Amino acid sequence: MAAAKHSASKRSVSAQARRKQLIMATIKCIAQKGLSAVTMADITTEAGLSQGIVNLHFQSKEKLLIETLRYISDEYRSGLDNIFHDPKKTTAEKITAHIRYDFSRTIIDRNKLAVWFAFWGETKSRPTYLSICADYIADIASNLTQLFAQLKTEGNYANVDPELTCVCYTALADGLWLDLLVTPKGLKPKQAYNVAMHYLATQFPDHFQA
Amino acid sequence: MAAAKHSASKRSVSAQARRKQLIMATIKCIAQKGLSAVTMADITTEAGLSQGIVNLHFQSKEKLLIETLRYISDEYRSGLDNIFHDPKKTTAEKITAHIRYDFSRTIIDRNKLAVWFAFWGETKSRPTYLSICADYIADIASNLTQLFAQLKTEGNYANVDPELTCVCYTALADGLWLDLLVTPKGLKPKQAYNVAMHYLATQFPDHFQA
Amino acid sequence: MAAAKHSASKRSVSAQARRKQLIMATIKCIAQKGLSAVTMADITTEAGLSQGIVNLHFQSKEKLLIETLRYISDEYRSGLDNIFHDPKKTTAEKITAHIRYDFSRTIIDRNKLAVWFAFWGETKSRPTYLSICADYIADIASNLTQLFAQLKTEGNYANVDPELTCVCYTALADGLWLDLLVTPKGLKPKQAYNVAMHYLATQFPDHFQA
Amino acid sequence: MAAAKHSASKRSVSAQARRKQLIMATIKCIAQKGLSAVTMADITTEAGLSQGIVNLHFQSKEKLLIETLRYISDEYRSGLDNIFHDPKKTTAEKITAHIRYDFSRTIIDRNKLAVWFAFWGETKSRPTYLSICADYIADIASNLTQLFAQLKTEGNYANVDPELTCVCYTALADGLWLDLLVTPKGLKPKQAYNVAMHYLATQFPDHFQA
DNA sequence: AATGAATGAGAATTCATTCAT
DNA sequence: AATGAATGAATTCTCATTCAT
Repeated sequence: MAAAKHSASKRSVSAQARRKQLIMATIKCIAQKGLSAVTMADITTEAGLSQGIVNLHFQSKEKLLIETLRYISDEYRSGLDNIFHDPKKTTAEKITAHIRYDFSRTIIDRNKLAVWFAFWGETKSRPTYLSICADYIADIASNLTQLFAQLKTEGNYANVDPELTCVCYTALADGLWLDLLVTPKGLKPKQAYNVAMHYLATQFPDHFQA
Repeated sequence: MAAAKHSASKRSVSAQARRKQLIMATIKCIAQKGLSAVTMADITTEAGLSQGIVNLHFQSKEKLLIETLRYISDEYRSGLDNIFHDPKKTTAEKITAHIRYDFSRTIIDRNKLAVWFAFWGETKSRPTYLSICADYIADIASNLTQLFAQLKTEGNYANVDPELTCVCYTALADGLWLDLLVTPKGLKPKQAYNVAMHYLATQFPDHFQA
Repeated sequence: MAAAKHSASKRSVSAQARRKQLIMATIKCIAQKGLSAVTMADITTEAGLSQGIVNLHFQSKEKLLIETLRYISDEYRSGLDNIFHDPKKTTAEKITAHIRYDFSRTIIDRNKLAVWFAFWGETKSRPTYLSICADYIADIASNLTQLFAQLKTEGNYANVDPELTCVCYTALADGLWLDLLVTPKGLKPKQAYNVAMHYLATQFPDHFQA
Repeated sequence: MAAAKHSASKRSVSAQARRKQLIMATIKCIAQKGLSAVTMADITTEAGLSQGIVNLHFQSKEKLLIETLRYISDEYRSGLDNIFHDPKKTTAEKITAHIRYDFSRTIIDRNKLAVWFAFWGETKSRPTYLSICADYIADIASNLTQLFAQLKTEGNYANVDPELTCVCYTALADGLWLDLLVTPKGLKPKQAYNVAMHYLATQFPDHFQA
């Protein structure tokens, strides 16, 4: 039994699982120490593995950081894709699900938010970070704008500008996430959700309640 | 003679001016290289001064960073204080001035935005950074809420919740700043201002135009 | 069936063949990357085998390097032994064959020359390397001196000092090899051979032509 | 006194002197440990300085090594230049001086020879090393060939081929240096000089004695 | 006998800080 | 007050070696 347990812990893990394990440790460490202070030693210790393991699986620290950002981006995006392509949902339901998702436990996990904003803070000096997210950001904006446009016609909202609403909602969500990260005692997830809903209610009063 | 020569040299600059010179260099360098990559050498080179100068004036790198954050915070805050305490402005005018200020050249200078978000990204791991801003953030929120409350009564906006509006506006501004920082080609300052105004117009339609 | 499959696999190769395969890869890699930069990974990759194989067959990197030097030394020596002990050759023919051999394709293979000089360069700090060659160097010198002494009496060359000629020829050959290694475009094998012959012609003009 | 000594040892040394100090330590360390085993720590310890000093003065280990090779090359070359351009010497005297120089204490210092051959051994894989020496090697060969050509006409040596003699002498000198490096007990400097002279005597018997 | 993921000691390099000038 | 060469702790990365499979 002991042997089996041992072999399970060190050898029989797939390369992909080991990479994920390291990415998880990286997320935790960035949240704890900050992007400018995390060391490889922090990460490997957190993962319970040896010093050299990161270079074995990711070649360099920089590549590990990039893969970590990509992991979080992909995770966020895939959640939204499922919602957008769900044939059972009406337009309004999709929007509601989108917002619910934006303020769900998975997304507003403070460790992940810390990673998000750590990377945003470095974006100006490291365009690579932006390029990782650029595509999905554009995609999500396009999907959301489309949903707003559909709801505009479905609900007869002549004054709504779907693009403006999308930009405004997106910025609002970003700002609320920042609030959730930096003032966890000030703003609760539920409140953040309510704030987002409050804005949507100003645009589509027949479909959403503040 | 020696004194004259002396005063003409670099030594003639006051300690305060030297500190500001270094803070300015720090802002530029954080924007260019990112908080996690700036070195003291970058900063002193940018300032055209010698290696050891930062330790002379700020004791340590960490203290220089803190003073830099404080400098930007104070600068932002003092601009808003002037607006809030301007006896010549009506409530609506103060709000307009506030928003105009939030998206003015001084504030949305990309170097300064980069510094802002660099620090936000480290906030979770370095509460000191947050503590520098906490007071002024609370103050500004309090002022803004008060303005919204006044306008609510002045304008007969029964449904407006001043606190909610303040939280929403603040988050929206944060999110728009992030957009201005990371996608400078996507969102222009003027548009960001319009988005903010669009939100205020939903709350106070008689006073603001989308 | 399993046995057949087995024998067809990599395991069917004898340990000795595996060792030679690794030594060949080592020669190639030292030539390509330099003794100070070759890694075990380079060598095993070049050999198309797995990481751990060297330690299995040679215990350590150092031992592989020593065996590689020994391989090249033995190869060189055995060629000369054949010539020296060839009963069909006259003294002069043996000397000619020796020189021809010294500048033949087998010996002046640039990969092998690179290995030779890589080891010579480390000799002062690693006397082991020297000790591997010391015996055969002494043997060859002894044989060559003997040949020169025989030719001196056979040809009536009163002024020739066989030992001096041997030292001079040996140094000359070393120097020409170095030239062939470092300036392959400057000195061609045929020219190097001519230079060596030119020297021998000064000592034994009746037997060798410049 | 102690203070003066201290300041002299650490601060008042010029950058150039510090670089030379490090190069000298590098020569000693390469000789002692071999090019493939020297570490920066060996070098800085040998120089009695701190870890970071090499990167301060040479940026990287590789550059230090290159500068070390260049130092030895320049040193050798400048000695020969002086001889070649000495107006007081006849052609034969210049050649004699050249050879005397080639086997003088300065040149056949075993530490420096070890460095020479350490680099030659890496030449195939690092063309940079060769490029550092290429120019001066060509220059020296050109000078020496010219001297041999002059002596040929001065002394009426119809059969001498100056270029061939130059190639042969140069290779011989290289080979003798290698001997001096690897078998210090076998070949003495004086003997090596004699061997070189022996060869020249075969070409210019009226001017040189074996 | 062979593999290759994992290890961890050791190397080069970086950089905040110090201090003689 | 200012300089900048020097320091040395800390960090990333390398790579020979091990060992479960």
